[in-house]
Amino acid sequence: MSRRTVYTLLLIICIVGFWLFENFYTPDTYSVKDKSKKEEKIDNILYPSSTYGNIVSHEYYTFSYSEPHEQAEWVAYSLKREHLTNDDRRRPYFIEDPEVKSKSADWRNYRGSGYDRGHLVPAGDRRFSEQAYNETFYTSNISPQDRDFNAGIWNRLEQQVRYWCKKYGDLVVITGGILERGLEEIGEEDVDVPRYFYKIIYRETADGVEIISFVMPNQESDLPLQDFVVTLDEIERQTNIDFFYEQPKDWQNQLESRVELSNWKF
DNA sequence: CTGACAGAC
DNA sequence: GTCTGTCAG
Repeated sequence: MSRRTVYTLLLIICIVGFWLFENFYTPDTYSVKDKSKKEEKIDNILYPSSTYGNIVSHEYYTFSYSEPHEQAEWVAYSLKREHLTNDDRRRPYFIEDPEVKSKSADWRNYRGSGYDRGHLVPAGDRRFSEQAYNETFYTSNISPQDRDFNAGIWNRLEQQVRYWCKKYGDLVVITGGILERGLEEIGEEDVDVPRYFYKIIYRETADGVEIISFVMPNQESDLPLQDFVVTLDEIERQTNIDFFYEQPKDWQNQLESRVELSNWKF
């Protein structure tokens, strides 16, 4: 074999190798290494209190992990108009969250449990970039949900949120299961199955701030979404989480005790 | 959109 | 164990 042939073969091997690496290698993390690029971070003032002192930020969402329940007690993210894309993406696998020091639950806890691996930050809200999409597949972002609930009324609520974002503009969304004592548990790691899920949507208007919040049982329902609207005070009572706790007390008192349906078109 | 699952490797 | 194609609400 001539020298020239050998070099040509080596070059081809390198190109093919790189191509295989690019297309088939999946890392054990979906995060970027460069933490200085967290441009999507929400104003700290909007984060809820953390019951377990374990707050983690990814590039496109932040959450508080509850080790005893093996899931997040809340996740928070900002949803902007430019996020509302329908980019076609390949579903990755659920993996443990490397940022959760105590290790987030393995996805196998859910296998054969009868419950869905239900996203808290919806994958459908994060289609604008591959990393944003993949980040929602950490097991720190899922909770056991009834199949018909997840694909049904919970899915309809998530679509309603996207509609509001399109109509009103940027939103902040906070969501999670209501974590209590004595819940049903699944898998070897005893992942708790919430009986209720909540969702809080915040937006700024010319006059100030509007908030709408929901609590729904972990089961399918034919009722309209409006039937599940509650005050934020009610969610705080049920979760023992203080949402918007860094805001002034009179700000909280004014916004958290009322329901203003007229400002949210269904 | 929301997912599970069987079967191939 | 990991991945693809197929199927269902």
